[in-house]
Amino acid sequence: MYEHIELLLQIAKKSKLFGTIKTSTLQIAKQTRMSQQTISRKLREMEKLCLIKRVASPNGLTISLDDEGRNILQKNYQDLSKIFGSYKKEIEGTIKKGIGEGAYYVSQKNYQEQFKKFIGFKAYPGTLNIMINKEELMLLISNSDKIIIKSFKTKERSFGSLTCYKIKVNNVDSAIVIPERTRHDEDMIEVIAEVNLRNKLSLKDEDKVIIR
Amino acid sequence: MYEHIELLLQIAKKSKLFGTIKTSTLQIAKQTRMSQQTISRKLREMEKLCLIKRVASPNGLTISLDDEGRNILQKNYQDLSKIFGSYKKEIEGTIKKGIGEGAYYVSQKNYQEQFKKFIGFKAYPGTLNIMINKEELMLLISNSDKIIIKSFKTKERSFGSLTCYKIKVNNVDSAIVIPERTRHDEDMIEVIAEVNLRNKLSLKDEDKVIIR
DNA sequence: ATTACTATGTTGCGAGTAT
DNA sequence: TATACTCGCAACATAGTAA
Repeated sequence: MYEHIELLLQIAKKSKLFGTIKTSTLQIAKQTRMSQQTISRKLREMEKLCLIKRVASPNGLTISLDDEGRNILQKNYQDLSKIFGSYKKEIEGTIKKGIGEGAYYVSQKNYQEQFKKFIGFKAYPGTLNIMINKEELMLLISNSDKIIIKSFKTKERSFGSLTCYKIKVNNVDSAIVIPERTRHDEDMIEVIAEVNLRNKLSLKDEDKVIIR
Repeated sequence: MYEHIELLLQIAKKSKLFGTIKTSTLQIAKQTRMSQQTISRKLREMEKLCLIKRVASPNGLTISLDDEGRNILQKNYQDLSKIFGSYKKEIEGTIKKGIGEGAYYVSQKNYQEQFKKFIGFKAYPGTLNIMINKEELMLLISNSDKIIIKSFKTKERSFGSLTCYKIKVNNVDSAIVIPERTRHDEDMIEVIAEVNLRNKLSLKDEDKVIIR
């Protein structure tokens, strides 16, 4: 049942569950890094299992999801919803003293341009360190889009990629910034915003904030 | 990446994402219909890929999800959320004349007991036929639990299984009833409720109702 | 251009068994 | 009881081609 999920997801995305797609086995093969032959065989298998409807001709394929395919995706979605769906809408965090190093990284021009493009603002040159419960945070951001800020090099040194999530800290638009090689077991996050969050929100160390 | 989703989901369910489970390869094998050897091998592969953390000993296994495993599940959840998440909160339907046959089936004692147990009410002996857009309905119920009413036999004949979904028709608790062998391409649903919906809601044929 | 068959190479599965 | 190794067999993936 699970061996067809990858293709099924791809078809579901493109067909928006009920539409039909005009494509070819070669085209799908390129996107999935499987061979044209494999895609051909798999699609025929999936047709036999009523996962998809399929019309093949010498000049292309027309495919759409069939009932059973939709059922499997739905089942999968419900399973995952039960696992992730109990997330909280907001969590509490505690302001901690930072080591001040974040400002140097954040103010890099390349990072700043990517922040503007992908997050929506250029960041005040400095990060706010907030201690949170890692599990709570994980559930909170499980519904959010992961934003990848790409690595780059300057003449002096190289800067790693960052993973970001848009959040709100006491209702101010901000973003969590997770450097590439971070200590994963730590309950601390670094947060950037367009403004100086400490000043704007009048925060002192050990103050509590609401995230989301 | 997708070849480990099945086991990953199972572990995620039991560990609630962050807990640890005390189990054994044989126990998992029984639940998944794979062999003990296969489970052992797969879990070791998954450990190597940082999907799970694993401690094996002569008297059992202790496993929990690792970061990469949670990432994969989260990614999968987000993909499916994008597909199913745009569902509407309510859809419109049109009352249609029924052929009156539903009453006979619905009033079967065995069905009624299962309705009471799994849906929460005994059904008024009759069904309300509502014409809907099948695609809209599909998206609407994609978040709802599927309720299976089991088949049974009487001295006279056998009655097939039913698939039900709890809904609200103009805010009255009801349930969609889909017989086992139904014409899947039809845009008509049969709805049961504790009360006579036609009377309670003063409905005539071609009236519009709001579902959910 | 396509789809999809055939042949061949590779990976995966699980019964038996060791620890 | 456990976990996990070996190894024969089956299932899967793909290159080459036919249609």
